[in-house]
Amino acid sequence: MKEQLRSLIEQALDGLRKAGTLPADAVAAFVLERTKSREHGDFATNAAMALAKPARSNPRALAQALVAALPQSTLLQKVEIAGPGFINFFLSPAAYHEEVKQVLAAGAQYGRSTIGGNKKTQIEFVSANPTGPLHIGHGRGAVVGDCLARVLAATGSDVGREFYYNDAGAQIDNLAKSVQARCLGIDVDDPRWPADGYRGDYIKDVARAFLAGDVAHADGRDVQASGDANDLDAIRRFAVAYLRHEQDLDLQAFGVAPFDTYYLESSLYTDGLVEKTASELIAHGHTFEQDGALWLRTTDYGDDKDRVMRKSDGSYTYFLPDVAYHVTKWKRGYQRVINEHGSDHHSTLMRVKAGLQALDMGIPKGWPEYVLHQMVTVMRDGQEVKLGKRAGGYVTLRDLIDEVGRDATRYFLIARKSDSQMVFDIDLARSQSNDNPVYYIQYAHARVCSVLRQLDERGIQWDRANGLAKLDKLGSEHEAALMAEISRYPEVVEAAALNLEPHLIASYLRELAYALHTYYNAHQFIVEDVDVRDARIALAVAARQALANGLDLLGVSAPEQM
RNA sequence: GCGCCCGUAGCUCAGUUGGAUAGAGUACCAGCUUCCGAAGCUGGGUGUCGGGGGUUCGAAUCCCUCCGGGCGCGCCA
Repeated sequence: MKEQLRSLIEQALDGLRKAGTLPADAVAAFVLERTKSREHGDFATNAAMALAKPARSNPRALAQALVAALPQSTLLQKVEIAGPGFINFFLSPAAYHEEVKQVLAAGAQYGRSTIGGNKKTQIEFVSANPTGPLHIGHGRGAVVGDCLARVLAATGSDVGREFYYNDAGAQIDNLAKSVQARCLGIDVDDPRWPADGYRGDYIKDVARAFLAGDVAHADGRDVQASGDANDLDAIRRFAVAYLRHEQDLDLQAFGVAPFDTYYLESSLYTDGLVEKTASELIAHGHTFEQDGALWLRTTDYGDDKDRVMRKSDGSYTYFLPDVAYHVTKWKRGYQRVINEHGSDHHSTLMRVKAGLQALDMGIPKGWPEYVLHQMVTVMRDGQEVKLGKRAGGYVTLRDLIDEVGRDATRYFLIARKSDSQMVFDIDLARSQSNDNPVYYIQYAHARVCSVLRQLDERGIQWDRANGLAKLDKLGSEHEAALMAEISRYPEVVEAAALNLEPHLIASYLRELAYALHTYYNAHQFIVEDVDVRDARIALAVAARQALANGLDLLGVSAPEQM
């Protein structure tokens, strides 16, 4: 709908250029947007204001010329010039009727597009190290990444979802030692307890399973526990697989797993990619030695100080494998990479990018892209629930899903812009009342389903074709508002994709649900007049379709009854 | 101290990349069901857009500065 209108404006501008009203080289980016109030029509553009300067004309005069040059179209009912030179477009009812027809024709495809150009895109997210259960912060990252993947796929990108984890470093050593200590019956307050050990109770579960000789399954591999508490290496392998499996169970319960690929940091070493990356950085002359360590001159790329890449003991700092890892992404052919991380990792962004630039491989400066999410504060009974991963005893993602449900957890975590801190109110999320937006939206969907069930019970047939042919019977404000709301859906999906902001869909759905509830309350759908009845149901079903498609992009269910 | 993010109604948050009179939800008050599900609907008021400068036809949005909050600042990951 918006695209058709934009095309009309472009045609008018072409006409003005040919007529000499506009210089041939006058190309200004203009905005075509939904209006805030109905008085200003459905859409408005600032084209005349944006082009006034190059045209050496005043905005209102140019607006008049532009309006006069608009091609005839059944889309438009009225065009007005307002304020300093806005052009307001009032769409015809027929334009909205056409949109409703398209919704029903497209079904689950409605709102999908090809603007992504089939670009090979990777989204890396969650990427939690297997040292414990996932917490709510991982949950936020999981939904944001998952919804981004869904939205980008729906807008024509070729999306791969990847989970990267460290299965070999110092943290994993601590994990293995912690499990070993538990195997030996050492408690956290025992002086023999490892210094940076993981104190959470889940470590006991791992130890118990290891001693029992269980098999842990993760990422396509089975790891058999030897049961030998003295074999730290065996404990390490088992603990990693065990905790990865636990995370997978959590992610499955959250509707996020499985990922397309799981990438292990250890493979970067065994495949020699870390060494190779180091030697190439040296060969390109961006390194220097000092104090027995090898440094990368990241200050050449905007960092505030240079960074050690190989420590004086010969081992590498974490960021070198990170660079090597991103080289694999580049070599795997991803034209676009989006990394979703917690904002506490933002300091790594510049280092990784500096490392990639220093390799002189022709990687664009803006590659990879990052989406960061801020902290989540959890509230229960008006009090903050403190998180603390290393101490154990924190609110896990699993606890949250078990308590408030998958749908509400996902919706709450995706409804806010990811770069602002948010408060997760457990009491609100689990309340089954009109306070809770996720129920409000799902109820709108269920209500339409309920109407269709009611038709069935009364033995009434809905003639879809007749309904679509009789949409002009729907002239009320409620109906116009609902049609307008439905027609925004493709624009919202596109904006979410372009800005990497899936929360836009969450707010949109609430507004769409509002339009439907309002309509439902003001009008009876199942009426005697067959034409009106068929048309109203066609509109309701179109609304249901937009609700269902939007909920699907959020990974939230669209129930037929509550 | 330096870097990144944030500051919008009592509270939780939007604000379509610089547009028109800054919006929702919630809370509070008053109403609405012989009718397809009341998990709903209809009214009622709320702002120094943290403060101050600047850029321009026009700023919550961009720049500078100050205040306040979060995160990061290791030869940890």
